[in-house]
Amino acid sequence: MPKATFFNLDPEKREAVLQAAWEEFARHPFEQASLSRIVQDSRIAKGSMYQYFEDKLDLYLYMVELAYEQKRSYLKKAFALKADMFTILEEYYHQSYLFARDFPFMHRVINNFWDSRAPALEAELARGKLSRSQDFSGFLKEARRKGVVNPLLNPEAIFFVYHAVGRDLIEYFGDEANSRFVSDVLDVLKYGLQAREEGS
Amino acid sequence: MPKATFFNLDPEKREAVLQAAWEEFARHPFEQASLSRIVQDSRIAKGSMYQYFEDKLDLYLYMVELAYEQKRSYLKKAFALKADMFTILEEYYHQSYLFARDFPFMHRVINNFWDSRAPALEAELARGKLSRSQDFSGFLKEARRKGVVNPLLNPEAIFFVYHAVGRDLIEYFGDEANSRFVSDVLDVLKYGLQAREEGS
DNA sequence: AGGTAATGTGACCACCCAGTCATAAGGGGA
DNA sequence: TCCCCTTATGACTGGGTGGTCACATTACCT
Repeated sequence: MPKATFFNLDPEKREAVLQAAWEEFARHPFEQASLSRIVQDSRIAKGSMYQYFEDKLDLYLYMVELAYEQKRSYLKKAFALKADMFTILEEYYHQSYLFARDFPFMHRVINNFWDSRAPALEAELARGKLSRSQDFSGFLKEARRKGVVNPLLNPEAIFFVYHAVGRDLIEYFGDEANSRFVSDVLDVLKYGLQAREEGS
Repeated sequence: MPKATFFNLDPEKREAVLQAAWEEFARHPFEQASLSRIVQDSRIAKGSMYQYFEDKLDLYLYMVELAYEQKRSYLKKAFALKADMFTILEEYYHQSYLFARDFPFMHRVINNFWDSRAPALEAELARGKLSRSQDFSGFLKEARRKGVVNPLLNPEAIFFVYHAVGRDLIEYFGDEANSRFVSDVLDVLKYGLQAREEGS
């Protein structure tokens, strides 16, 4: 958490710090990101930074939190939908796409965060992963109960697949992915690969 | 490529260097790996390292190459199979699992390599990705021709899904994954999620 | 204007890094 | 023993890092 001083700051200055930090943490994972560079880019004295934040980690976690706050405001539109699992998932990734399009820096910061291996972040990452897996589990259980999902499949394997695909889908937004492609990918998961007599 | 001196080395010494390098590159991505640590751990003078290798990158790429050589000797067993696509894929991931079990350090080095973002590795990574995508493309086209794979699905989306899932499957070997789990995951891809009247 | 508390500052510290180089040591062959 | 070539060595260079601190500056209240 930033110190009170940071919030008392002249908004223009605060924005400059944030902007420099977005660029740095978007370009580099936590360990390789450089406070010195952020300080240089935002034309602020090194010492000032330590008036605003405890240390590099404090700043970083704050940025991640800001980014997630913004992203959640997109994602909630998907969860608000009263529809079947596949539709909700499609909207979920669609909203992720819109977020990445509108806030590319935040998007990259979040991606870097998820595949960070810094020991300082281990605890934070584990918490996030667990929470996500539980969310999806509840979601999936509901869908199975309703008979929307093939009950013969191992739920953990389903989560694994969605996690992996969702991760890459989000990682490569802006590259090859677009809305149409997201649908196609989800179709692969929905219908499966194996050819069938009666198409659906 | 190592310099000739490296191959003239007393095998015990050479092994010590390699062992220290495996541990370092397994624990840290290229940029964060420290030559100084490797040199310390292998009880060799800093200068000696530069008698054996051009620089840090030279050593690193050599290690990745060694690891891949070993891994290929496992994977080729899958490609030698005369069976349908799903069976071959299952064997492919099974062999990946065995490799990770037998050579955990190499396995982690390869994983770190794939999600490295170091500019020095960009070219090498792009080459590898392209080659893999072409391999899979040919593979998939063949399967479609034989009617094993649902022709309504977007081939690029199929590749995307397999790439993502395969990547994570390999990344987490040793954690949650085992042979049974690999099958379950592949079943999810094969049969798809959506419930059907007649099970298969 | 005076005084006090909050902020700003950049030189500086200790540490780590990849890579270099002058010098020393070793290993045949003559 | 001498020579020469290959190999070993670790102090050193130049540069980067996160973080500190004594001091300067500003802002606000009386």
